[in-house]
Amino acid sequence: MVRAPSVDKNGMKKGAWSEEEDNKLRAYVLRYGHWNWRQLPKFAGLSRCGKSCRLRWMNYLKPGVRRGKYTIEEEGLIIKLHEQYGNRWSTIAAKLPARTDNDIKNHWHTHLKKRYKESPVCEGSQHIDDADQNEQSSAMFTSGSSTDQKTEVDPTTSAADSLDAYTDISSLSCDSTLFDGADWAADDSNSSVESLTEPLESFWTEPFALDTSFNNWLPSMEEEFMHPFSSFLDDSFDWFHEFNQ
DNA sequence: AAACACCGCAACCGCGCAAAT
DNA sequence: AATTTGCGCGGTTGCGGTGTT
Repeated sequence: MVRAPSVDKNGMKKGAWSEEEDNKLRAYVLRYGHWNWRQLPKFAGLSRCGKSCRLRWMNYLKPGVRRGKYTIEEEGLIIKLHEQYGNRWSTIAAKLPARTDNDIKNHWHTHLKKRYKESPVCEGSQHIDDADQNEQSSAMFTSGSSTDQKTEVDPTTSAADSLDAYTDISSLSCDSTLFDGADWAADDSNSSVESLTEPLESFWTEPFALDTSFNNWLPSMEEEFMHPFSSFLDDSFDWFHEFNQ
């Protein structure tokens, strides 16, 4: 399901990421942050372009990224937000806890678009395949259609607003180890938006502590990393020497 | 069991924008 | 003001998995 690994003309690796590459990237970003995506792979010991690293981090490795089955609430929200924003996936993703724009875009094209074409109005509540899904939760998205939004409280907005408390997950970036160890994909079948509150609440209420769980494999890798700032100094120094020769 | 078609999703590509120089 | 650089976004592709014949 992934592209076969290959090497481009610049010697940059392409295609599927190996576990080792994932570990290197994750360890590096958690340690130093993504201060410069273009330079990062060089310092992290990766033969990848910065763009590829960024994508991998954003869509797969970043703590808190949730993948797998979508809940009925999420699907309803995506449809409503798509009505509102069109193909602005990053905007839509900002309203969905822990979902990435790429993931939402894929889900739209592979699942929701087809259903939506069949019945655009109130689609979110009526055409979800899982018949045993909670009716109450789906009702959340049935009260409004594209035609009555002007006269009533916009259900999209209210639903979205209710989720605003969670939406900054995507901006937590590398400095958060909030979700480490949480297996988001594992319990997707029963998960709901509400279930997402717990780790976030603890994030805001508990004192920040650096997760050291990565240290199990960090020490050996640490040797492979170059500290970004010391390396800057080195680079500058090299440049200084070259310039003066 | 084999061949074929379709699906799902990770990853790539190109473009536009904003900040830096 | 013009150019360069880096980032983020949205569209698209490629390929393994799954279903169908």
